[in-house]
Amino acid sequence: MTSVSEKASLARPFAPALEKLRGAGLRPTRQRLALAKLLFDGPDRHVTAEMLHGEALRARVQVSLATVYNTLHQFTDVGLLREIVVDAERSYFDTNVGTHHHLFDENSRALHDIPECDVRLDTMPGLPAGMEVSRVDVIVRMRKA
Amino acid sequence: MTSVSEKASLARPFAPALEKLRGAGLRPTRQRLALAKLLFDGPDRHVTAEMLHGEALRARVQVSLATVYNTLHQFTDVGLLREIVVDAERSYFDTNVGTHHHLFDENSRALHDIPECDVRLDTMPGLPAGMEVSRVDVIVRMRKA
DNA sequence: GTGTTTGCAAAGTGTTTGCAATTTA
DNA sequence: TAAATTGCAAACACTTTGCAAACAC
Repeated sequence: MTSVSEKASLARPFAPALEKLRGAGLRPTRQRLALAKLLFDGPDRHVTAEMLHGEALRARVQVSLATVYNTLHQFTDVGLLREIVVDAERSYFDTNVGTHHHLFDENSRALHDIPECDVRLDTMPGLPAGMEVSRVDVIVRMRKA
Repeated sequence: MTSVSEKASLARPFAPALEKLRGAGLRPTRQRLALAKLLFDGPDRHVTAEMLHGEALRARVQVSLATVYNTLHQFTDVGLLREIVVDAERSYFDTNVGTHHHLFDENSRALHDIPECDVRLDTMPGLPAGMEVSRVDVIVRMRKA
């Protein structure tokens, strides 16, 4: 049994996460709330399923890796996350869903946003009829010199 | 036993492929020659291991899928191919190793070069010390409107 | 209560590897 | 003949799925 005040005090740190889930029409389960908190509290970030799972466990949140995968995809489907394909070995998810580009460290495999890189695509070549651009990804790859 | 004339007539269509392998310091084995011919005869192309393996079999060239994978990576290592990360599900290899960008069809999963798309990266943000840009990938993703 | 979500373990996918047999130089 | 290459099958890493139990509303 959970008292009203206990619930309120417990809920407060989860309020932003709760909003996000509510707004997206996803049931605020314990797991989803905890993952949303990890993802969206604080600055933008880039995670892999494995990373987020590890963080959750360290934060004493019981979640299975399968649920982390499912949750990341659900969040992506409702536009809370953006999936970035930079590395054939694993999938990255970005909490920044606005238009921006990426800087990938090939040594550490860390992914960063490029904040103010002006990319101009001149002469976008004619797409085949009935096709539209769904997105343009720019990935600057760096490594130890 | 193979006669000299038979060898010569057989070798002619493989001459460009042979050059490539020689130049790269790779032994021209039957498999590598056949794969090089499929890859480099004709216009630039984008292949996955599965695709190239299928083609080889259809052309009555006996190659195992493992060898196709190994060969694609060897070719990539010596600069004959470039690996493109566009799809989390599979790896693409591009015979065009010059600077250029890509157009990816999310429906058919076909990959194309963008021939003359001028991409200007202004204000390349300062890289961390000791790091250099190894490459910039630009991927325009399109899908059915 | 009813439909949704979870966790597990099993299955799946694309890819890599160990090693004996084969091929190249 | 010595060294490199191949093919197979097993191993791999990451990801998805089937289904019963747990949960949200």
